[in-house]
Amino acid sequence: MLIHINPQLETPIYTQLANQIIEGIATGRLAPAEELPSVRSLAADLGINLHTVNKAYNYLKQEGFLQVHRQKGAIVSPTPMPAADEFYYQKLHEQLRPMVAESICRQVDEEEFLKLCRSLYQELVTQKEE
Amino acid sequence: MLIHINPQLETPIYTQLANQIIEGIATGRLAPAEELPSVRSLAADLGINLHTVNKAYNYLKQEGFLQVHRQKGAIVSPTPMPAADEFYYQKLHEQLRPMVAESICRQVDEEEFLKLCRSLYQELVTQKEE
Amino acid sequence: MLIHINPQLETPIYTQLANQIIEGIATGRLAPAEELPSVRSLAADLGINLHTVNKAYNYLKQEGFLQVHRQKGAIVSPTPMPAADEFYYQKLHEQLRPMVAESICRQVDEEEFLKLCRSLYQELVTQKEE
Amino acid sequence: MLIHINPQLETPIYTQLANQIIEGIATGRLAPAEELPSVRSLAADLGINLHTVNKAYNYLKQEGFLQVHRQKGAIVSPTPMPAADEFYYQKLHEQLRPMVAESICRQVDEEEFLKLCRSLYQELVTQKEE
DNA sequence: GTGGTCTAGACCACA
DNA sequence: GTGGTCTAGACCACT
Repeated sequence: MLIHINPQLETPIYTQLANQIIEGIATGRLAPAEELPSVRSLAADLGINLHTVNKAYNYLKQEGFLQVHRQKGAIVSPTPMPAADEFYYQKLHEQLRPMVAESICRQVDEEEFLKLCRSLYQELVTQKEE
Repeated sequence: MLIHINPQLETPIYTQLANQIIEGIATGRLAPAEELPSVRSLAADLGINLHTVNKAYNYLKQEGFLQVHRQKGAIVSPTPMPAADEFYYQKLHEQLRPMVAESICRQVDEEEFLKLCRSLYQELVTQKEE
Repeated sequence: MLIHINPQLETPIYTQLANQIIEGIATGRLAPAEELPSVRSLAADLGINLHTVNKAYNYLKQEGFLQVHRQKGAIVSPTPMPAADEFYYQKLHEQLRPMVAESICRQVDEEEFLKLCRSLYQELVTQKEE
Repeated sequence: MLIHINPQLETPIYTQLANQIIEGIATGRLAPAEELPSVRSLAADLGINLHTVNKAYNYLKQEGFLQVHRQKGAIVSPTPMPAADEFYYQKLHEQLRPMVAESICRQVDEEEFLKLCRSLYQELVTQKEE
């Protein structure tokens, strides 16, 4: 699975990394219980700092995406994620809110916005089914 | 129009402020050409520093939501925002992508996700039509 | 002679006004010794503050474009402006410098830049000759 | 590359700084992808506040001259600036207009004015070719 | 009274 | 050590 880091982006590198791993899990390119590269080798591959990879792994562990074993390295959580709860929906809501607001100002109508979401679901889910 | 700032949140205060003003514009609670409070008075009302308000106003000016007249204060841009272009859609896409990915992991299906978006459009647009 | 003020511009209103009067003199639309509107009437016409017009007139007086008589109002200086001296050239140089620098960065070549200057001379001088 | 700030001047310090960096890029004294000093060190060198340097850097980032990497500091944009578009020419036109007008009043003829522009192009471009 | 600029000093996230 | 953010207090140009 290819990971691409763009250090110029506003989003922190560790977040970019975590997001791409999450996407890998979502699409199935990273299977449950699959081993992830070691912190050291991934850092070397991506040309970033050890601490940065570590931070991403720890974040993902805390969120339940990974299990991190001290010596064995990190694996994708073998059990599925806990399903979305009220808090997750609220977080999603708060994140979407300003995006929808700005979209309305820019005359993006509801259907257009939904089309964008659908296309993302398509893109990510169909990879999973292949 | 009521604005509420939560200094505890991770999102910078000036971003919270800017987002709420954008939402005000989206819903029509802030009409085109409407005058906004001066940086000083708004800062005092919100209990934050005037530079923070200033930063929010300048961001919104740069994005085209506001016009800042040197001595008259800020007004909502009397002309509608430039419609969404390719870049805006791309930005939206990049923002939505990790949200959709995580949602898939948490077993939020497409319909559920779209429902959330629709409810936000409802909430914001119906205010506008009242 | 028509004067148009744009309060949204970054340039102060009094500067906009002064510049347009200078342009009027350059093009001959304002003849030597011609009377200018009173501070009061011009301010009313343009919908701006008395002080602002006053400031513009005083600036132009100080620079030698106008003569301001206490009761008779302002007139265009009946004698031609003092010719450009070393200081004026230096000021011009300092103003042009960053414009040329940025133009180089944006791949505006010298000929293109000169063409722009020529077209401005054309525009302003030919009015004078009509 | 030497930078000199004059706090007495009417032009804001951050603008003076930004202009000199732009000139550095135009002349090639600042090469694409070259690293700039950190805001702190440059501020110390110039004897100004780090926020002032920050403002200059952010302005240049926004205009596309620099890239600011969160933890690595600022670099000159490795890709050339977007070429001048209609808006840039219009901005240039508006800036040149009052300069040409005043020059006409001061009996600076077209050739004299163009000579000044040419000399600036000479000065800046020939540095580049060395 | 308005925003623009500058200074100063502080804390934080990131690498 | 880097930039990002926030606060505080000051002066200035403009209206």
